[in-house]
Amino acid sequence: MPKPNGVKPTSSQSGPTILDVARKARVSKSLVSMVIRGEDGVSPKNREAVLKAIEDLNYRPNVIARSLVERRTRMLGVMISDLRNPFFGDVVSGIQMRAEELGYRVLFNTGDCVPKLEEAAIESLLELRADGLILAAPRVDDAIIERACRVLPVVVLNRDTSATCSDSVTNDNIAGASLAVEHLAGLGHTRIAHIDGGSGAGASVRREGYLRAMQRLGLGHNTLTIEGAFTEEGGYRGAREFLKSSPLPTAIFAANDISAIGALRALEEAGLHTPTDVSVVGYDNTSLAALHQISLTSVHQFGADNGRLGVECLIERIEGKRSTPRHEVHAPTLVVRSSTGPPPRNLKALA
Amino acid sequence: MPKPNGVKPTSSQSGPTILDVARKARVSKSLVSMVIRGEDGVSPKNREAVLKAIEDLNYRPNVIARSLVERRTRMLGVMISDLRNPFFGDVVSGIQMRAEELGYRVLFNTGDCVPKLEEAAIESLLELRADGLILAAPRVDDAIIERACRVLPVVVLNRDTSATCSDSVTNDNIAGASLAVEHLAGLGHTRIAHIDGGSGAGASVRREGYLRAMQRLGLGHNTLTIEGAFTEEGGYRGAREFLKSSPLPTAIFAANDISAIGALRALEEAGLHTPTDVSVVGYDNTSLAALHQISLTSVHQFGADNGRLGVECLIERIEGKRSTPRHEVHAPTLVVRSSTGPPPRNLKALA
DNA sequence: AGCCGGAAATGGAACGTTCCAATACCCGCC
DNA sequence: GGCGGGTATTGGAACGTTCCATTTCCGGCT
Repeated sequence: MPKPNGVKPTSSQSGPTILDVARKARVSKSLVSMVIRGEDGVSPKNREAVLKAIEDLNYRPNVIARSLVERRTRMLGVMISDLRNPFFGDVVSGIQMRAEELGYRVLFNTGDCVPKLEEAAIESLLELRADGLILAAPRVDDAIIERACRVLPVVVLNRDTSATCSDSVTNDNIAGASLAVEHLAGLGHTRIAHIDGGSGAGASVRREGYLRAMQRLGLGHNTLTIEGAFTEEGGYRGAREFLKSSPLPTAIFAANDISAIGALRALEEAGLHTPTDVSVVGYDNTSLAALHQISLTSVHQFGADNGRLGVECLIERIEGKRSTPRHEVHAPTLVVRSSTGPPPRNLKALA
Repeated sequence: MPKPNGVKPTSSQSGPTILDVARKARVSKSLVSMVIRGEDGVSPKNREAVLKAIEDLNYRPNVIARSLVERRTRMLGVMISDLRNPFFGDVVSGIQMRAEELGYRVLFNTGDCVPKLEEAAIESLLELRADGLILAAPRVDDAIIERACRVLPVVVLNRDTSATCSDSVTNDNIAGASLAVEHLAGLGHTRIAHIDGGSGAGASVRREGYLRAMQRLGLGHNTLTIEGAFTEEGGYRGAREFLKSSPLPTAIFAANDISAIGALRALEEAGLHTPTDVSVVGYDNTSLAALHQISLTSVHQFGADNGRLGVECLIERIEGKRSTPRHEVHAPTLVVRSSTGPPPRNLKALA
């Protein structure tokens, strides 16, 4: 097969390029580029012709090539630790909306809560040359975050990190834990246990908040912290552990909603009723907590707002409007539902 | 400021390049490229040197540049219609794992269930030049899917589409609906209503399956279809509507788990008990259905498996191993829990 | 008619890779 | 000691854009 003489084989495989458009519209590639980017200084006649050619050829700009020369991608990389937790649905929603408004595209990723996989997910986003990184409750080591910071702007959501290089948006976990404990204490509970989030993001701060609140309320001698996880299973196991203690605390503050639900299951299996026998408080106020059948009292944090704010922080950095870290802390609120009530009388007497 | 004479300013802004590595290791860029891609035919000495240089410089290959020349990205674009529905958590999980195994990276996107936004999300993935596209229960028009097919391989998950150009992986919604109806009929129900998924993906087929099963069981005269949606709210509104009918059907087959939960809420508000007064069946068998407090009988479809299979289909196409469409249909199963039971006696007598 | 200035249009270099054809190197053998 | 043949290495072109410096165009003014 003799090769065509000199004529560029007008890219057959992957769509038409800017050159095909230029040829068709009988102008230079530069002019096509100007039209695409909406620059002015193009004569109406030519603009028209280019637009028509683009339409006719079904041309789609190649962002890959564009990114290469612009040395930016206009992409925000987002690593979500847990896609099964509906809380992150809110967060993602907020991120997406705000990014869209500000002219960036968003790409998600997950490591399914496994630190090694999360690390790989982050690495993947770095290789793609995202302009900035949002980490939603990452399980990875601070060192990984620091390393990423050296390459691009990073915002950490919903996790307290000692990494000083990144921005962060969190809710005030100390205050949130206080809300939970104070609510329970206000109902008359004195023995309040905490099933924590194990090594999950934010777990240690909520634990700390719990301990401090108990102390402050003069219940320091009654603290009981049980290891759990931010999963249904974690809450279930934690509650099973809880059931072994004696005298049995009359209330549980769980690390988050999902684990609270796990705890509820364990309690029910043991024949205990909520809130008559044991009160339970969750955290996140996800759609799950609101479900009528569950109706879980929960600490509300503003997922979508966190997402939006995270995007704003990131873009400030990307566009060089700021270079010092920004740490936003939002105040959570308490939503009371029917999983909490006064402690049982007999047990109270027993105490 | 006089510009340095001829010496390349060793890229200061965005990280080191392959050239920096080559310079440092005192070899050619081609050789560095070979090492990076793990080709053999490189002397141990040089491989060593290159590896060290990469390490020292903290070099990270630029996939943007690589993609440009390779004319492929090794990326699968995934558009998820609803990140709040835990069912898709499973799907994503399956996609991610299989893609990883096969050497592709995965990028997610969502349009938050809004057709226009989903369209934009898909467009975004196309512009990024993903090698293939997975659409999970997309809400967009078939025409959009057809258009995408002309550019790259597409797999549609969990939605019946008339687009013939794409592959698809679905569960057999007809069979699933049958399972639900037969289960209820087997318990003695004769008046079984269906709260459907409105215009959502797969809704019409499940409706069809419901109607056919009712017919087949000789209950054709008792069908009642109510418009709903694949959301908690949709199920709630549907059930409110349902409550107006008389005589009241004794069972509801809801379009999916979330809407079933909404329906449960409406029923409970109306003072009806499940399953004593009304039995309810959901679809998807999400983690929600399994929650002890909800314990919803549900049609199980294999989300993670669907995801995995979708990836396989896609990659077959990408790698040119197949060019005819493949349509996989999985048989769903029924998971019986405590939201279903025999119909109430008195109502039965009334019928 | 020639000149000038601004607007419009253009060609070439660059972005950081991969790929390929061409070259350099090395070793043993006649 | 030159030659053959394989292995190792290399430079240049290409990928599809943007950006910039230059060139072309055109109308009005002297």
